[in-house]
Amino acid sequence: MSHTMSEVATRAGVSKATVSRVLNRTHTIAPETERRVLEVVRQLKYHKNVHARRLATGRSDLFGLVISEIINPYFPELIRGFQAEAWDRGFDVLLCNTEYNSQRRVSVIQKLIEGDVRGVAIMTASLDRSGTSELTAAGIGVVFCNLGPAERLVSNISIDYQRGIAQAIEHVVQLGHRHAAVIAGPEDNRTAVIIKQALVAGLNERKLILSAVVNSNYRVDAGASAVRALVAAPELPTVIFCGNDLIAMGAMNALEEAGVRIPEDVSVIGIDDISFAFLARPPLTTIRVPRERLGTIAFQALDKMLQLKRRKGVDYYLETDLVIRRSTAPPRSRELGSAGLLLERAR
Amino acid sequence: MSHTMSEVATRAGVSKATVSRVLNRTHTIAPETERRVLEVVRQLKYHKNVHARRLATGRSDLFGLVISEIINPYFPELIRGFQAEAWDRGFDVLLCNTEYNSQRRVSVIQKLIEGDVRGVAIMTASLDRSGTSELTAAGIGVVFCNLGPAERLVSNISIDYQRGIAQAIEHVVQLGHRHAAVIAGPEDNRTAVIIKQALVAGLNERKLILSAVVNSNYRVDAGASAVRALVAAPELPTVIFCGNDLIAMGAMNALEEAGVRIPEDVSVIGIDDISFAFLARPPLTTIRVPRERLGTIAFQALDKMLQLKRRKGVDYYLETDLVIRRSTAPPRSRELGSAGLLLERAR
DNA sequence: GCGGTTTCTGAAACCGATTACACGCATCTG
DNA sequence: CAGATGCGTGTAATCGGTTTCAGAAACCGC
Repeated sequence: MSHTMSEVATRAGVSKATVSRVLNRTHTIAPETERRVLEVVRQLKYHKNVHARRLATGRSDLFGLVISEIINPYFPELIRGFQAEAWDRGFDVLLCNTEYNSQRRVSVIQKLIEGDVRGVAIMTASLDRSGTSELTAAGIGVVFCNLGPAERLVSNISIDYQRGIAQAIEHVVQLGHRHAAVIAGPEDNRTAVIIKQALVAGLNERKLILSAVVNSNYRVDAGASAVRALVAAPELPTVIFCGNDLIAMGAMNALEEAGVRIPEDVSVIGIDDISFAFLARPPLTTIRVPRERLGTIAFQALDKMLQLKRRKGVDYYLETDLVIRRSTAPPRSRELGSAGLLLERAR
Repeated sequence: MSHTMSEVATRAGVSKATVSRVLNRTHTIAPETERRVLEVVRQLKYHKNVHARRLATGRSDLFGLVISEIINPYFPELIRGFQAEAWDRGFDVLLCNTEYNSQRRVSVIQKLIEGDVRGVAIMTASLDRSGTSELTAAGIGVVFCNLGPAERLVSNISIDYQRGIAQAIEHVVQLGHRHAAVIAGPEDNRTAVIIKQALVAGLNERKLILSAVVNSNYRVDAGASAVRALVAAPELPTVIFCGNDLIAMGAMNALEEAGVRIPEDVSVIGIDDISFAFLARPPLTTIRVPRERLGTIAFQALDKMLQLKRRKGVDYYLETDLVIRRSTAPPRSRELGSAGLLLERAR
């Protein structure tokens, strides 16, 4: 179907080598020759066979992006950032879902190695680092998100939740809240653990009463069931910090079901600022993490690392900020003087 | 870094050819030989170079999936379905965003041709069919969504919106609505056009008063601004049909801002049933389109078509169904006897 | 015990590019 | 003007597999 380089060569009356050189601008070429070759290329609609090229050069123009699950609204923007950056530089990306399954993760990484990718961004945030050594052993660069310091051939991007969390806590303190609860993410998730610690520490520092700290997973229904437990307890907090926006939305649903009003009775704060956070009713106050930027930085990290002679990993940092919307407000208890009263209302 | 087949061959005391045969199970092999080869393969952690393989066999194990924009919540599930299906059969997928940009679309398709993919699913729903002929000319299978009948090497998956729309209209008629409005998708989108026509026809048939039919684009803000125009008009419809869920959510926002209550004052119906539809306040009544299934069918269509001797495209059909949630209810006018009164309330 | 299969294996061509090396020719240089 | 330099190009090896073809060995039935 498609033509080969030799065809172009004979048609243009030159050798394969010359054609290759013209196409790759890898050597000086007589203008006239170049013109002739390009003319033939255009006529034949020739384009080179990437497989042959990859085989000959020994390197592919592929990068891998490993995520947990594309349906998780955390990822699309990240993917976008990564892909856009890769394409701009002429690279392709192989997107891989682990589906939260470590077995699958292993096979995905295996596949990427076989696919001879140049670098891999592992954005699952799971504590699992398996596969890393195989990757680096094969000379493939790796970049993680929130997973320990950089090493040889592995970079790390740390999302600094501290700032956003500090802002959020300041925000609720200003509003006058005294009773808080935390619904954190799963314990096998490094990011979730970091967030939980920061939240608890910050809340204690400001002397808020922490009526509950529960672990959940990053899904809507988990937020809902966590809240149902909270509502059943004698005293309801006036503000609930959620490990991500999905949990927050589940929490808001469950609160509404229980007849608790947001933000009048209880304020809710999420993390991530997924695209639907502002569409929630009420629009969700949340700590924004720059996900698209995370994607672009991840690619840049790989690209830069692989260009270095001494391929050393680098540490990157990303900041977070509070986005105030309408799911937070002064607690009712301030007006009515009692959390007990609030609870009554809520029933 | 990684070993070659010849290394394995010499280590196992056989020829390259034999190793290849063992690995591909492409020929009968003496059990003893096979054991020896596999042993060496395991020892060396050998895995074959895909580029060499692709070059030699002349075919890749890649498929392309072209979408508009990964951030659009319509797509993640579709991608998931497609990818899962591809992986199950040992294929990889190259995901490509066109970013709603026809120039970009062209270059993406060009890239896929160069990448030597076996087949491409173009799920952008744009009316644009450019690139198709280049694809089929290169022997690459194509599958579209809602874009005319199948041809040689191009299949088509039609989503039958009729059924879902009929159910939706029946639903609002049952509820007693008489005044409707339609906020449709963009006019250069085949699907949007089909939906609008079906909606208008169905509504007319049931003799509802169509106070407005506007074209919009598939974004939240578009839904909002369309509604603002509607609210400014003297008579507010009692039910608004939206071209997709994003529009619907934007519409609900704008309605709320205008002090119109949903569903008491106005009912809203979306299309797609994106994952956030049920998290909207109130949860959105919508016409579900089976997007994950669309993805799997798209892949199966390609796979099947490419296995055929006579590579003929096939037409597939997917049904839609109404999902009733809480954004629809009987119109207030039924109780109060007048749409005018309703409007007053809304101010 | 012999021709005819069948089973297993190896040698070598081939896929379509890249690239090291060599060579011819024009241009400098002293 | 001899020798050095540099430019433009072709030849051929190479990347790491797959596959055709053919040959050796084992097996078969009569």
